[in-house]
Amino acid sequence: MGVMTRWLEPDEQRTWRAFLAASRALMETLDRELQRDAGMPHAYYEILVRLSEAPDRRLRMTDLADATGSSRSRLSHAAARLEAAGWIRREDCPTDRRGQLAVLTDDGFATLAAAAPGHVEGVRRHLFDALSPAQVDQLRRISETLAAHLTGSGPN
Amino acid sequence: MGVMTRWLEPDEQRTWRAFLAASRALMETLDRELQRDAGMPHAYYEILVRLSEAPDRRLRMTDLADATGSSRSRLSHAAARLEAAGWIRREDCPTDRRGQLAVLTDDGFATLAAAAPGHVEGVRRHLFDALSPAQVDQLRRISETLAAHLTGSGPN
DNA sequence: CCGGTTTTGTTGAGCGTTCAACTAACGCCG
DNA sequence: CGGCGTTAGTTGAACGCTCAACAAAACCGG
Repeated sequence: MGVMTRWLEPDEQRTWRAFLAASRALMETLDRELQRDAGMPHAYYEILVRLSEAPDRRLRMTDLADATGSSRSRLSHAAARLEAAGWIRREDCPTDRRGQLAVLTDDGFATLAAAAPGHVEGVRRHLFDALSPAQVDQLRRISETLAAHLTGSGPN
Repeated sequence: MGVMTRWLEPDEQRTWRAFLAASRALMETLDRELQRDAGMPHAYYEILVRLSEAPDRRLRMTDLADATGSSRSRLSHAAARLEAAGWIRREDCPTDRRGQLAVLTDDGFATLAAAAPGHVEGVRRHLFDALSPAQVDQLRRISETLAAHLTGSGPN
């Protein structure tokens, strides 16, 4: 702790600030588009996506939290909103009386299906169209490395 | 609009999800560390950093908003909090009677100086230590490309 | 100089997230 | 089986952000 701080090198500094600016701008843009076109934030969209991919369109709350990289609390609040919107419903888990299943409703599925094309197009326009195939590959490796590194030391 | 949606290719899908997971985990980790060690969110830390780098440690609200990639409203709310904490103070702009200058106080500078080493170490640990020098370079190019692409079409 | 338009910054309501505290059920060791 | 630590999920308060509405000053064309 008494050791001199090792500051960022100029190119690291530049990388870090560029990354901050880019990821913030990207997420804000997509979030705004989704809010405008589908009336939901990106986080809620992701919840619906994961449910739609699950067998029987249902998942345990904890599994859904893990899949979306969210805390239990966050998911619980989100589920309340999504249920109020009629996009999901909750069921008791048959094998664990503590458990809850989040189930995607037909309404939720329809909403998701309506929102998906526009959102995918946004991802394409704002992310993939700007990058070369090689860069997409680089970004994938970098992201997978980072994700593995981060979930190794400080998850929830 | 009647055109078939062009869905993401499998490798694009994988890239997108990895990027989401990684950037979310990274930002949440750093945010949590900063909140724990310095009592402020990352967004506020960035504001103090930009002020500390400015001549006379002062900036017009709009310039500060641009520098931190924030909306005017967000910065205005943030400035209120930062002022209440005693880390910045506001002054009237001498050349434009609409304008406000955000000025970093000595207290704010000291708080920043105390927080910086820990935060830099976090950035190093969670980001740069996981990547090769080549990947850092790739990430810089990708981020700069994306940032330029995004501020070309849909800024604030 | 006058009128409309633009820019600057603030405000309040509503929403989503965090954090800590809490209840209830599970599971395991003895 | 009985008790205890663990896990599942919820809750409420505090906080930060967005959005839309707004006031005030600056700018600009005629």
